[in-house]
Amino acid sequence: MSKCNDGLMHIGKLAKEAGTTTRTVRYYEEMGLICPECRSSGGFRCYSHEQLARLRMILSLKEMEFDLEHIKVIMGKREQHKTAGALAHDILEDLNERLKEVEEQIEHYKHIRKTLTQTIASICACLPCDLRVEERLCPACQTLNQPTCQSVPFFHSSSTTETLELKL
Amino acid sequence: MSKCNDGLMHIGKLAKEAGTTTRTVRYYEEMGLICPECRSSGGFRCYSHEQLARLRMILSLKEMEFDLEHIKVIMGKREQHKTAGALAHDILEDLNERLKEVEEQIEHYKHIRKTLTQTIASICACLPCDLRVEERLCPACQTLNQPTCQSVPFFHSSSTTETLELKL
DNA sequence: GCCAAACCTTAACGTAACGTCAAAGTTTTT
DNA sequence: AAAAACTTTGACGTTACGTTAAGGTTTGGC
Repeated sequence: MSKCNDGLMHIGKLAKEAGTTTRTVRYYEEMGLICPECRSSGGFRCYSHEQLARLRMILSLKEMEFDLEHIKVIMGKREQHKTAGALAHDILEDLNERLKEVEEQIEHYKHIRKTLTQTIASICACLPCDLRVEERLCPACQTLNQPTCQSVPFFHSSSTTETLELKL
Repeated sequence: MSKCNDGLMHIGKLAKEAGTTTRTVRYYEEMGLICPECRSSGGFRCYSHEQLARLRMILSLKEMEFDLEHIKVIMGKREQHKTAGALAHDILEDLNERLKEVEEQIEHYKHIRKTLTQTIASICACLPCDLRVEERLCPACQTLNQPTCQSVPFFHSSSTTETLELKL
């Protein structure tokens, strides 16, 4: 009865099973990452369970934030090696490279966290300031041995090279 | 002699002083973040040192990865408060909110680092495998009590909900 | 077998923050 | 004055889809 038997499924089922959207699946097809086993007589895409597994692998790689071009390359590697060991070796390069990048991201965000924290601490000192925003000299800042709020960058870390040019 | 005296500068100088590009400055102008003091007779944008300070502040906020719409809002806050203290209070909200997001980013990348590391360890076990990539059963994997390389997801962390669907 | 609901198709515009030409006008230097 | 360096506006390209739009296809119920 059903036009989609044999364990084949249409794009909606495939997407739901993989935890993504139909738009994503179609986009991946456009990018050459995945393609349906066949089409129904009416033109619907039909996918097998193997396609589902492939889609899941693609999504796993995307969770690790590989870009689609890179994922395409990685997915192509299965056909380029004779043994599983050789394939593993090849893919490990990609994963290790990605690991490095992720660690750089962690350091990057730790760096901006530090800058943010310092800036917040610095600006907290201005909370009790009653001076008009337009005024040019802030005695409180001078007392605190900080740059004056109005005329120079609000926050200027002296210990490092970090500089946040916030003018209140 | 020069058409750009009075300490005014053209867009190239401004951009270089602020450590960015002319394209960026023009884009920020389009977005309503900054605008030149005046134009030369020939139509060149001319900027003052105050504009430079403003651009630097914008770029500082961008380093903290605020999006431009948010930066626009923040830059507009200077005119909305009477005292420096009130302004500081307002801006601190943005900074604290951003700090939270940054900390979430750090956690996010730590999470994918963990997943990546586990995946790498798992795949390393396949390095000595001489089976053809097309084969379906891998005795080595079974010995190691891991899912077989070919027929099921390569890596499947049992201790957490993390699952990487990598099929070699 | 028919109808409605649910699903699918392709096409195309929108997103964020610029990079990168292109073709032509302006300023500065020689 | 000519050449070098700079600037102008305009417009397309980027990434990974989300979101309509207008119209076919399947499916389930009766």
